[in-house]
Amino acid sequence: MHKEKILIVEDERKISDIVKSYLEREGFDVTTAETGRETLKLIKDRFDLIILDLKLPDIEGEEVCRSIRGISDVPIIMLTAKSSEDERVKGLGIGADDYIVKPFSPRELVARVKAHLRRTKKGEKKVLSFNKGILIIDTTSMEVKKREAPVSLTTTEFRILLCLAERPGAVLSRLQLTNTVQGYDFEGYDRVIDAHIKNIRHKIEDNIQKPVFIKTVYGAGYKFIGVRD
Amino acid sequence: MHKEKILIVEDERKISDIVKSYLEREGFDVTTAETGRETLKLIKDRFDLIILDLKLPDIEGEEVCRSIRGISDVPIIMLTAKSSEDERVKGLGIGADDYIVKPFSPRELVARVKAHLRRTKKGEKKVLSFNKGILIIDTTSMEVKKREAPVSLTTTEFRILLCLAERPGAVLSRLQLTNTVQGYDFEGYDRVIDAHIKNIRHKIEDNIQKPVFIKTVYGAGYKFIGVRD
DNA sequence: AAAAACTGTAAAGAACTGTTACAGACAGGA
DNA sequence: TCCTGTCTGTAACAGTTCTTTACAGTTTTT
Repeated sequence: MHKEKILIVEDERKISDIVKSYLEREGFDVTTAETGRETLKLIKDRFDLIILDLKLPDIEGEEVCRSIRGISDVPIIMLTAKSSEDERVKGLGIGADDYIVKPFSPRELVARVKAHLRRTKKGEKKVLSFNKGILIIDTTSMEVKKREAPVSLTTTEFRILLCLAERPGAVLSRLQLTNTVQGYDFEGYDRVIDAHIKNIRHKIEDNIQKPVFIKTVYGAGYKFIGVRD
Repeated sequence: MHKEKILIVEDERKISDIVKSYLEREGFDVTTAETGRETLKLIKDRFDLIILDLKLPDIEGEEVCRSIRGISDVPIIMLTAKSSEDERVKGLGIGADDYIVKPFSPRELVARVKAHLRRTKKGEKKVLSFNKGILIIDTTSMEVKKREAPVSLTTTEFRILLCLAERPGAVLSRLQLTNTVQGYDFEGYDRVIDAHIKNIRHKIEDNIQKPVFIKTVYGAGYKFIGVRD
Protein backbone atom coordinates (compact mmCIF):
# COMPACT_ATOMS: atom_id res chain seq x y z
CA MET A 1 0.00 0.00 0.00
CA HIS A 2 1.08 3.48 -0.77
CA LYS A 3 1.96 5.61 2.26
CA GLU A 4 0.37 9.02 2.29
CA LYS A 5 2.84 11.88 2.48
CA ILE A 6 2.13 14.57 5.03
CA LEU A 7 4.04 17.80 5.54
CA ILE A 8 4.05 19.49 8.94
CA VAL A 9 5.03 23.16 8.96
CA GLU A 10 5.64 24.27 12.53
CA ASP A 11 8.48 26.19 14.09
CA GLU A 12 8.03 24.78 17.56
CA ARG A 13 9.94 21.54 17.57
CA LYS A 14 8.06 20.26 20.58
CA ILE A 15 4.77 20.38 18.77
CA SER A 16 5.90 19.06 15.42
CA ASP A 17 7.67 16.16 17.09
CA ILE A 18 4.54 15.07 18.91
CA VAL A 19 2.35 15.38 15.85
CA LYS A 20 4.90 13.61 13.73
CA SER A 21 5.11 10.65 16.06
CA TYR A 22 1.35 10.32 16.22
CA LEU A 23 1.01 10.41 12.46
CA GLU A 24 3.86 8.01 11.86
CA ARG A 25 2.27 5.58 14.26
CA GLU A 26 -0.72 5.64 11.90
CA GLY A 27 1.47 4.75 8.98
CA PHE A 28 1.93 8.11 7.33
CA ASP A 29 5.10 9.31 5.68
CA VAL A 30 5.83 12.53 7.54
CA THR A 31 8.12 15.40 6.57
CA THR A 32 8.65 18.52 8.67
CA ALA A 33 9.52 22.10 7.80
CA GLU A 34 10.06 25.08 10.05
CA THR A 35 9.79 28.05 7.75
CA GLY A 36 7.56 29.28 5.01
CA ARG A 37 10.40 29.47 2.57
CA GLU A 38 11.30 25.87 3.19
CA THR A 39 7.68 24.91 2.65
CA LEU A 40 7.42 26.56 -0.70
CA LYS A 41 10.49 24.74 -1.88
CA LEU A 42 9.09 21.43 -0.77
CA ILE A 43 5.74 21.78 -2.50
CA LYS A 44 6.97 20.14 -5.64
CA ASP A 45 7.25 16.89 -3.73
CA ARG A 46 3.48 16.53 -3.92
CA PHE A 47 2.29 15.90 -0.41
CA ASP A 48 -1.13 14.42 0.19
CA LEU A 49 -1.87 16.82 3.02
CA ILE A 50 -0.22 19.78 4.71
CA ILE A 51 -0.50 20.81 8.35
CA LEU A 52 0.38 24.48 8.53
CA ASP A 53 1.05 26.66 11.55
CA LEU A 54 -0.47 30.09 11.12
CA LYS A 55 2.49 31.75 12.80
CA LEU A 56 5.83 31.17 11.19
CA PRO A 57 9.24 32.85 11.70
CA ASP A 58 9.62 34.26 8.20
CA ILE A 59 6.48 34.41 6.09
CA GLU A 60 3.00 34.53 7.56
CA GLY A 61 1.11 31.27 7.40
CA GLU A 62 -1.71 32.90 5.49
CA GLU A 63 0.71 33.99 2.83
CA VAL A 64 2.09 30.50 2.54
CA CYS A 65 -1.41 29.09 2.36
CA ARG A 66 -2.35 31.39 -0.47
CA SER A 67 0.82 30.58 -2.34
CA ILE A 68 0.21 26.88 -2.07
CA ARG A 69 -3.36 27.34 -3.23
CA GLY A 70 -2.07 29.12 -6.28
CA ILE A 71 -0.54 25.95 -7.58
CA SER A 72 -2.08 23.03 -5.74
CA ASP A 73 -5.28 21.66 -4.30
CA VAL A 74 -3.62 19.69 -1.56
CA PRO A 75 -5.72 19.69 1.65
CA ILE A 76 -4.42 22.16 4.22
CA ILE A 77 -5.15 22.04 7.92
CA MET A 78 -4.20 25.19 9.77
CA LEU A 79 -2.92 25.27 13.32
CA THR A 80 -3.82 28.46 15.08
CA ALA A 81 -3.53 29.94 18.53
CA LYS A 82 -6.07 32.56 17.69
CA SER A 83 -9.56 31.44 18.42
CA SER A 84 -11.66 34.45 17.72
CA GLU A 85 -14.34 33.76 15.19
CA ASP A 86 -12.96 36.31 12.76
CA GLU A 87 -9.60 34.61 12.60
CA ARG A 88 -11.18 31.24 12.18
CA VAL A 89 -13.47 32.27 9.38
CA LYS A 90 -10.57 34.05 7.73
CA GLY A 91 -8.49 30.93 7.84
CA LEU A 92 -11.09 29.02 5.87
CA GLY A 93 -11.52 31.97 3.57
CA ILE A 94 -7.92 32.05 2.37
CA GLY A 95 -8.08 28.49 1.22
CA ALA A 96 -7.42 26.28 4.22
CA ASP A 97 -9.67 23.23 4.36
CA ASP A 98 -9.77 23.09 8.10
CA TYR A 99 -8.16 24.52 11.18
CA ILE A 100 -7.44 23.36 14.67
CA VAL A 101 -7.02 25.69 17.61
CA LYS A 102 -4.03 25.26 19.89
CA PRO A 103 -3.77 23.61 22.27
CA PHE A 104 -5.20 20.67 20.42
CA SER A 105 -5.38 16.99 21.06
CA PRO A 106 -3.16 14.89 18.82
CA ARG A 107 -5.90 12.30 18.57
CA GLU A 108 -8.27 14.84 17.15
CA LEU A 109 -5.68 16.06 14.70
CA VAL A 110 -5.13 12.52 13.49
CA ALA A 111 -8.88 12.03 13.13
CA ARG A 112 -9.17 15.17 11.04
CA VAL A 113 -6.21 14.23 8.90
CA LYS A 114 -7.84 10.89 8.19
CA ALA A 115 -11.19 12.49 7.44
CA HIS A 116 -9.60 14.76 4.85
CA LEU A 117 -7.54 12.03 3.27
CA ARG A 118 -10.50 9.70 3.05
CA ARG A 119 -12.21 12.30 0.93
CA THR A 120 -9.40 13.15 -1.45
CA LYS A 121 -8.19 9.59 -1.80
CA LYS A 122 -11.43 8.46 -3.38
CA GLY A 123 -11.52 9.71 -6.92
CA GLU A 124 -7.77 9.64 -7.13
CA LYS A 125 -6.70 7.44 -9.96
CA LYS A 126 -3.14 6.38 -9.95
CA VAL A 127 -3.02 5.67 -13.64
CA LEU A 128 -3.95 8.15 -16.32
CA SER A 129 -4.83 6.61 -19.65
CA PHE A 130 -5.45 8.69 -22.75
CA ASN A 131 -6.75 8.17 -26.25
CA LYS A 132 -7.74 4.53 -25.93
CA GLY A 133 -4.60 3.56 -24.10
CA ILE A 134 -2.19 5.09 -26.55
CA LEU A 135 -0.61 7.12 -23.78
CA ILE A 136 -0.54 5.78 -20.24
CA ILE A 137 0.89 7.65 -17.26
CA ASP A 138 1.35 5.69 -14.07
CA THR A 139 1.82 8.13 -11.21
CA THR A 140 2.90 5.64 -8.60
CA SER A 141 5.62 3.94 -10.61
CA MET A 142 6.37 7.13 -12.53
CA GLU A 143 6.20 5.19 -15.76
CA VAL A 144 4.86 6.31 -19.09
CA LYS A 145 3.89 4.06 -21.96
CA LYS A 146 3.08 4.91 -25.52
CA ARG A 147 1.37 2.16 -27.46
CA GLU A 148 2.44 -0.35 -24.84
CA ALA A 149 6.07 0.67 -25.24
CA PRO A 150 7.72 2.14 -22.17
CA VAL A 151 8.95 5.71 -22.54
CA SER A 152 11.76 6.79 -20.30
CA LEU A 153 11.24 10.27 -18.95
CA THR A 154 13.42 12.04 -16.44
CA THR A 155 11.88 13.13 -13.15
CA THR A 156 11.50 16.70 -14.30
CA GLU A 157 9.98 15.66 -17.59
CA PHE A 158 7.59 13.37 -15.80
CA ARG A 159 6.46 16.13 -13.45
CA ILE A 160 5.81 18.50 -16.29
CA LEU A 161 3.88 15.95 -18.27
CA LEU A 162 1.85 14.92 -15.24
CA CYS A 163 1.07 18.49 -14.34
CA LEU A 164 -0.29 19.06 -17.82
CA ALA A 165 -2.05 15.73 -18.17
CA GLU A 166 -3.90 16.11 -14.90
CA ARG A 167 -5.89 18.92 -16.45
CA PRO A 168 -6.45 18.04 -20.08
CA GLY A 169 -7.29 21.09 -22.12
CA ALA A 170 -6.21 23.59 -19.48
CA VAL A 171 -3.60 26.12 -20.45
CA LEU A 172 -0.72 26.27 -17.99
CA SER A 173 1.76 29.12 -18.04
CA ARG A 174 5.48 28.53 -17.84
CA LEU A 175 5.40 30.04 -14.37
CA GLN A 176 2.77 27.62 -13.19
CA LEU A 177 4.82 24.78 -14.56
CA THR A 178 8.07 25.89 -12.97
CA ASN A 179 6.24 26.30 -9.68
CA THR A 180 5.01 22.75 -9.71
CA VAL A 181 8.19 21.34 -11.04
CA GLN A 182 11.01 23.22 -9.38
CA GLY A 183 9.39 24.56 -6.26
CA TYR A 184 7.68 27.79 -5.69
CA ASP A 185 10.44 30.37 -5.46
CA PHE A 186 12.38 29.30 -8.50
CA GLU A 187 14.13 32.39 -9.78
CA GLY A 188 15.39 31.03 -13.04
CA TYR A 189 14.67 31.16 -16.65
CA ASP A 190 11.18 30.54 -18.00
CA ARG A 191 12.60 28.98 -21.09
CA VAL A 192 13.71 25.96 -19.13
CA ILE A 193 10.22 24.69 -19.68
CA ASP A 194 10.55 25.03 -23.43
CA ALA A 195 13.60 22.85 -23.39
CA HIS A 196 11.89 20.18 -21.35
CA ILE A 197 8.78 20.30 -23.48
CA LYS A 198 10.89 19.73 -26.53
CA ASN A 199 12.45 16.67 -24.93
CA ILE A 200 9.11 15.32 -23.79
CA ARG A 201 7.68 15.76 -27.25
CA HIS A 202 10.55 13.87 -28.79
CA LYS A 203 9.68 10.99 -26.53
CA ILE A 204 5.91 10.87 -26.70
CA GLU A 205 4.87 12.46 -29.98
CA ASP A 206 4.80 10.62 -33.28
CA ASN A 207 5.51 13.73 -35.29
CA ILE A 208 7.40 16.55 -33.60
CA GLN A 209 6.21 18.98 -36.21
CA LYS A 210 2.63 18.25 -35.29
CA PRO A 211 2.41 17.46 -31.63
CA VAL A 212 -0.81 15.75 -30.66
CA PHE A 213 -0.54 15.68 -26.89
CA ILE A 214 1.27 18.84 -25.85
CA LYS A 215 0.14 21.90 -27.73
CA THR A 216 1.76 25.31 -27.55
CA VAL A 217 -0.50 28.24 -26.78
CA TYR A 218 1.28 31.24 -28.15
CA GLY A 219 1.80 33.92 -25.54
CA ALA A 220 0.30 31.83 -22.77
CA GLY A 221 1.97 28.49 -22.21
CA TYR A 222 1.21 24.88 -22.98
CA LYS A 223 -1.78 22.60 -22.81
CA PHE A 224 -2.28 18.88 -22.87
CA ILE A 225 -4.82 17.44 -25.27
CA GLY A 226 -6.17 14.00 -24.70
CA VAL A 227 -9.30 12.06 -23.88
CA ARG A 228 -9.25 10.13 -20.63
CA ASP A 229 -10.36 6.54 -20.83
CA MET B 1 -24.86 29.11 -12.82
CA HIS B 2 -25.76 25.99 -10.92
CA LYS B 3 -26.91 26.48 -7.33
CA GLU B 4 -25.44 24.03 -4.88
CA LYS B 5 -28.01 21.98 -3.00
CA ILE B 6 -27.64 21.72 0.74
CA LEU B 7 -29.71 19.62 3.13
CA ILE B 8 -30.09 20.66 6.76
CA VAL B 9 -31.19 17.93 9.15
CA GLU B 10 -32.14 19.48 12.47
CA ASP B 11 -35.16 19.05 14.69
CA GLU B 12 -34.96 22.43 16.32
CA ARG B 13 -36.74 24.77 13.98
CA LYS B 14 -35.09 27.82 15.47
CA ILE B 15 -31.66 26.59 14.52
CA SER B 16 -32.45 25.27 11.09
CA ASP B 17 -34.24 28.50 10.18
CA ILE B 18 -31.24 30.61 11.04
CA VAL B 19 -28.81 28.38 9.22
CA LYS B 20 -31.10 28.20 6.24
CA SER B 21 -31.39 31.96 5.95
CA TYR B 22 -27.64 32.41 6.16
CA LEU B 23 -26.98 29.83 3.50
CA GLU B 24 -29.68 31.12 1.19
CA ARG B 25 -28.20 34.57 1.48
CA GLU B 26 -25.02 33.04 0.04
CA GLY B 27 -26.92 31.68 -2.91
CA PHE B 28 -27.36 28.05 -1.91
CA ASP B 29 -30.44 25.99 -2.58
CA VAL B 30 -31.45 24.83 0.90
CA THR B 31 -33.77 22.00 1.92
CA THR B 32 -34.59 21.08 5.52
CA ALA B 33 -35.52 17.85 7.22
CA GLU B 34 -36.36 17.16 10.85
CA THR B 35 -36.00 13.45 11.23
CA GLY B 36 -33.63 10.72 10.26
CA ARG B 37 -36.31 8.85 8.38
CA GLU B 38 -37.07 11.92 6.30
CA THR B 39 -33.38 12.36 5.57
CA LEU B 40 -32.89 8.89 4.23
CA LYS B 41 -35.80 9.41 1.88
CA LEU B 42 -34.32 12.65 0.59
CA ILE B 43 -30.86 11.36 -0.10
CA LYS B 44 -31.73 10.28 -3.59
CA ASP B 45 -32.08 13.97 -4.46
CA ARG B 46 -28.30 14.17 -4.59
CA PHE B 47 -27.37 17.06 -2.38
CA ASP B 48 -23.98 18.68 -2.65
CA LEU B 49 -23.56 18.83 1.11
CA ILE B 50 -25.47 17.72 4.21
CA ILE B 51 -25.54 19.41 7.61
CA LEU B 52 -26.57 16.80 10.13
CA ASP B 53 -27.57 17.19 13.75
CA LEU B 54 -26.17 14.39 15.87
CA LYS B 55 -29.31 14.21 18.03
CA LEU B 56 -32.51 13.49 16.14
CA PRO B 57 -35.97 12.50 17.39
CA ASP B 58 -36.15 9.10 15.76
CA ILE B 59 -32.88 7.62 14.57
CA GLU B 60 -29.51 8.59 16.00
CA GLY B 61 -27.47 10.96 13.85
CA GLU B 62 -24.57 8.56 13.74
CA GLU B 63 -26.81 5.90 12.33
CA VAL B 64 -28.02 8.29 9.64
CA CYS B 65 -24.46 9.29 8.85
CA ARG B 66 -23.40 5.70 8.37
CA SER B 67 -26.40 5.01 6.16
CA ILE B 68 -25.62 7.95 3.94
CA ARG B 69 -22.01 6.89 3.71
CA GLY B 70 -23.15 3.50 2.53
CA ILE B 71 -24.48 4.97 -0.67
CA SER B 72 -22.90 8.36 -1.14
CA ASP B 73 -19.76 10.41 -0.71
CA VAL B 74 -21.56 13.67 -0.14
CA PRO B 75 -19.72 15.87 2.38
CA ILE B 76 -21.35 15.75 5.82
CA ILE B 77 -20.94 18.35 8.52
CA MET B 78 -22.17 17.24 11.93
CA LEU B 79 -23.74 19.52 14.47
CA THR B 80 -23.13 18.37 17.99
CA ALA B 81 -23.78 19.57 21.51
CA LYS B 82 -21.27 17.16 22.88
CA SER B 83 -17.82 18.60 22.98
CA SER B 84 -15.74 15.98 24.68
CA GLU B 85 -12.85 14.93 22.57
CA ASP B 86 -14.05 11.35 22.37
CA GLU B 87 -17.33 12.36 20.81
CA ARG B 88 -15.64 14.61 18.35
CA VAL B 89 -13.15 12.04 17.22
CA LYS B 90 -15.95 9.51 16.99
CA GLY B 91 -17.93 11.85 14.76
CA LEU B 92 -15.12 12.02 12.27
CA GLY B 93 -14.59 8.30 12.59
CA ILE B 94 -18.06 7.33 11.46
CA GLY B 95 -17.71 9.18 8.21
CA ALA B 96 -18.51 12.80 8.86
CA ASP B 97 -16.17 15.23 7.14
CA ASP B 98 -16.39 17.87 9.79
CA TYR B 99 -18.31 18.78 12.89
CA ILE B 100 -19.31 21.97 14.59
CA VAL B 101 -20.06 22.21 18.27
CA LYS B 102 -23.19 24.00 19.37
CA PRO B 103 -23.61 26.79 20.04
CA PHE B 104 -21.92 27.74 16.78
CA SER B 105 -21.63 30.92 14.80
CA PRO B 106 -23.59 30.91 11.54
CA ARG B 107 -20.74 32.72 9.84
CA GLU B 108 -18.36 29.96 10.72
CA LEU B 109 -20.77 27.34 9.52
CA VAL B 110 -21.06 29.13 6.19
CA ALA B 111 -17.29 29.35 5.93
CA ARG B 112 -16.94 25.63 6.56
CA VAL B 113 -19.65 24.80 4.07
CA LYS B 114 -17.83 26.80 1.45
CA ALA B 115 -14.49 25.23 2.28
CA HIS B 116 -15.92 21.77 1.75
CA LEU B 117 -17.71 22.67 -1.45
CA ARG B 118 -14.63 24.31 -2.87
CA ARG B 119 -12.85 21.01 -2.57
CA THR B 120 -15.47 18.87 -4.23
CA LYS B 121 -16.21 21.45 -6.85
CA LYS B 122 -12.67 21.68 -8.16
CA GLY B 123 -12.07 20.68 -11.70
CA GLU B 124 -15.21 22.59 -12.56
CA LYS B 125 -14.45 24.63 -15.58
CA LYS B 126 -15.22 28.26 -15.90
CA VAL B 127 -17.14 28.51 -19.12
CA LEU B 128 -19.11 31.45 -20.44
CA SER B 129 -21.90 30.53 -22.82
CA PHE B 130 -23.94 33.08 -24.71
CA ASN B 131 -27.05 33.16 -26.86
CA LYS B 132 -28.08 29.55 -26.45
CA GLY B 133 -24.60 28.22 -26.92
CA ILE B 134 -23.86 30.09 -30.13
CA LEU B 135 -20.77 31.60 -28.55
CA ILE B 136 -18.85 29.70 -25.91
CA ILE B 137 -15.78 30.98 -24.11
CA ASP B 138 -13.78 28.49 -22.08
CA THR B 139 -11.37 30.28 -19.77
CA THR B 140 -9.32 27.31 -18.65
CA SER B 141 -8.53 25.98 -22.09
CA MET B 142 -8.60 29.46 -23.60
CA GLU B 143 -10.86 28.21 -26.34
CA VAL B 144 -13.74 29.94 -28.06
CA LYS B 145 -16.40 28.21 -30.08
CA LYS B 146 -19.01 29.67 -32.39
CA ARG B 147 -21.80 27.29 -33.29
CA GLU B 148 -19.70 24.37 -32.10
CA ALA B 149 -16.86 25.36 -34.40
CA PRO B 150 -13.61 26.25 -32.69
CA VAL B 151 -12.41 29.80 -33.28
CA SER B 152 -8.72 30.41 -32.96
CA LEU B 153 -7.98 33.65 -31.17
CA THR B 154 -4.58 34.93 -30.18
CA THR B 155 -3.93 35.41 -26.50
CA THR B 156 -4.43 39.16 -26.72
CA GLU B 157 -7.64 38.76 -28.66
CA PHE B 158 -8.84 36.25 -26.14
CA ARG B 159 -8.13 38.57 -23.24
CA ILE B 160 -9.99 41.42 -24.84
CA LEU B 161 -12.99 39.29 -25.67
CA LEU B 162 -13.05 37.81 -22.19
CA CYS B 163 -12.77 41.22 -20.59
CA LEU B 164 -15.80 42.37 -22.55
CA ALA B 165 -17.82 39.19 -22.22
CA GLU B 166 -17.42 39.08 -18.46
CA ARG B 167 -19.58 42.17 -18.23
CA PRO B 168 -22.23 41.88 -20.91
CA GLY B 169 -23.74 45.24 -21.73
CA ALA B 170 -21.07 47.26 -19.96
CA VAL B 171 -19.19 49.83 -21.98
CA LEU B 172 -15.45 49.56 -21.63
CA SER B 173 -13.17 52.34 -22.77
CA ARG B 174 -10.10 51.64 -24.81
CA LEU B 175 -8.01 52.60 -21.82
CA GLN B 176 -9.73 50.04 -19.63
CA LEU B 177 -9.13 47.42 -22.25
CA THR B 178 -5.47 48.24 -22.77
CA ASN B 179 -5.01 48.08 -19.02
CA THR B 180 -6.42 44.59 -18.84
CA VAL B 181 -4.53 43.42 -21.83
CA GLN B 182 -1.13 45.03 -21.60
CA GLY B 183 -0.79 45.96 -17.98
CA TYR B 184 -1.41 49.18 -16.21
CA ASP B 185 1.43 51.39 -17.29
CA PHE B 186 0.99 50.94 -20.97
CA GLU B 187 1.79 54.20 -22.72
CA GLY B 188 0.86 53.29 -26.25
CA TYR B 189 -1.71 53.98 -28.76
CA ASP B 190 -5.41 53.53 -28.08
CA ARG B 191 -5.97 52.38 -31.59
CA VAL B 192 -4.33 49.08 -30.81
CA ILE B 193 -7.64 48.02 -29.40
CA ASP B 194 -9.45 48.93 -32.59
CA ALA B 195 -7.18 46.70 -34.56
CA HIS B 196 -7.76 43.81 -32.21
CA ILE B 197 -11.49 44.35 -32.15
CA LYS B 198 -11.51 44.22 -35.90
CA ASN B 199 -9.66 40.92 -35.86
CA ILE B 200 -11.91 39.46 -33.21
CA ARG B 201 -15.00 40.49 -35.15
CA HIS B 202 -13.71 38.79 -38.24
CA LYS B 203 -13.49 35.62 -36.26
CA ILE B 204 -16.68 35.62 -34.25
CA GLU B 205 -19.20 37.74 -36.10
CA ASP B 206 -21.35 36.44 -38.94
CA ASN B 207 -21.53 39.80 -40.62
CA ILE B 208 -18.73 42.27 -40.03
CA GLN B 209 -20.93 45.10 -41.18
CA LYS B 210 -23.42 44.32 -38.46
CA PRO B 211 -21.62 42.99 -35.43
CA VAL B 212 -23.88 41.19 -32.98
CA PHE B 213 -21.52 40.52 -30.11
CA ILE B 214 -19.11 43.43 -29.94
CA LYS B 215 -20.78 46.76 -30.46
CA THR B 216 -19.00 50.05 -30.88
CA VAL B 217 -20.13 52.78 -28.53
CA TYR B 218 -19.40 55.93 -30.35
CA GLY B 219 -17.08 58.19 -28.37
CA ALA B 220 -16.81 55.78 -25.44
CA GLY B 221 -15.47 52.39 -26.32
CA TYR B 222 -16.91 48.95 -26.90
CA LYS B 223 -19.49 46.75 -25.29
CA PHE B 224 -20.31 43.09 -25.47
CA ILE B 225 -23.91 42.10 -26.13
CA GLY B 226 -25.06 38.62 -25.27
CA VAL B 227 -27.35 36.66 -23.01
CA ARG B 228 -25.68 34.26 -20.63
CA ASP B 229 -27.14 30.80 -20.57
C1' DA C 1 -21.52 70.05 -44.23
C1' DA C 2 -17.93 70.03 -40.89
C1' DA C 3 -15.94 67.84 -37.20
C1' DA C 4 -15.18 64.00 -34.69
C1' DA C 5 -14.83 59.23 -34.33
C1' DC C 6 -14.31 54.77 -36.24
C1' DT C 7 -12.39 50.98 -39.65
C1' DG C 8 -9.25 48.61 -42.91
C1' DT C 9 -4.79 47.63 -44.50
C1' DA C 10 -0.13 46.74 -44.79
C1' DA C 11 4.36 46.91 -43.20
C1' DA C 12 7.62 47.62 -39.46
C1' DG C 13 8.71 46.12 -35.16
C1' DA C 14 8.44 43.36 -31.05
C1' DA C 15 7.71 39.19 -28.84
C1' DC C 16 7.55 34.36 -28.69
C1' DT C 17 8.98 29.59 -29.64
C1' DG C 18 11.87 25.59 -31.21
C1' DT C 19 16.27 24.21 -31.48
C1' DT C 20 20.97 23.50 -30.60
C1' DA C 21 25.09 23.57 -27.85
C1' DC C 22 27.30 23.69 -23.55
C1' DA C 23 28.63 23.90 -18.53
C1' DG C 24 27.72 22.65 -13.96
C1' DA C 25 25.40 19.41 -10.82
C1' DC C 26 24.53 14.98 -9.61
C1' DA C 27 24.56 9.95 -9.05
C1' DG C 28 26.41 5.49 -9.69
C1' DG C 29 30.19 2.47 -10.49
C1' DA C 30 35.07 1.23 -10.71
C1' DT D 1 38.14 8.68 -4.43
C1' DC D 2 37.83 9.57 -9.16
C1' DC D 3 35.64 8.81 -13.37
C1' DT D 4 31.72 8.54 -16.25
C1' DG D 5 27.38 9.25 -18.03
C1' DT D 6 23.08 11.52 -17.25
C1' DC D 7 20.25 15.29 -16.05
C1' DT D 8 19.21 20.18 -15.55
C1' DG D 9 19.59 25.00 -16.31
C1' DT D 10 21.56 28.71 -19.36
C1' DA D 11 22.42 31.03 -23.48
C1' DA D 12 22.13 32.28 -28.16
C1' DC D 13 20.15 31.96 -32.80
C1' DA D 14 16.89 31.72 -36.37
C1' DG D 15 12.33 31.33 -37.81
C1' DT D 16 7.70 32.29 -36.86
C1' DT D 17 3.74 34.66 -35.16
C1' DC D 18 1.71 38.44 -33.15
C1' DT D 19 1.33 43.41 -32.00
C1' DT D 20 1.73 48.04 -33.00
C1' DT D 21 1.97 51.85 -35.91
C1' DA D 22 0.75 54.95 -39.47
C1' DC D 23 -2.17 56.45 -42.83
C1' DA D 24 -6.02 56.62 -45.83
C1' DG D 25 -10.73 56.11 -46.12
C1' DT D 26 -15.39 55.67 -44.13
C1' DT D 27 -19.06 56.43 -41.02
C1' DT D 28 -21.46 58.87 -37.45
C1' DT D 29 -22.70 62.86 -34.93
C1' DT D 30 -23.73 67.68 -34.33
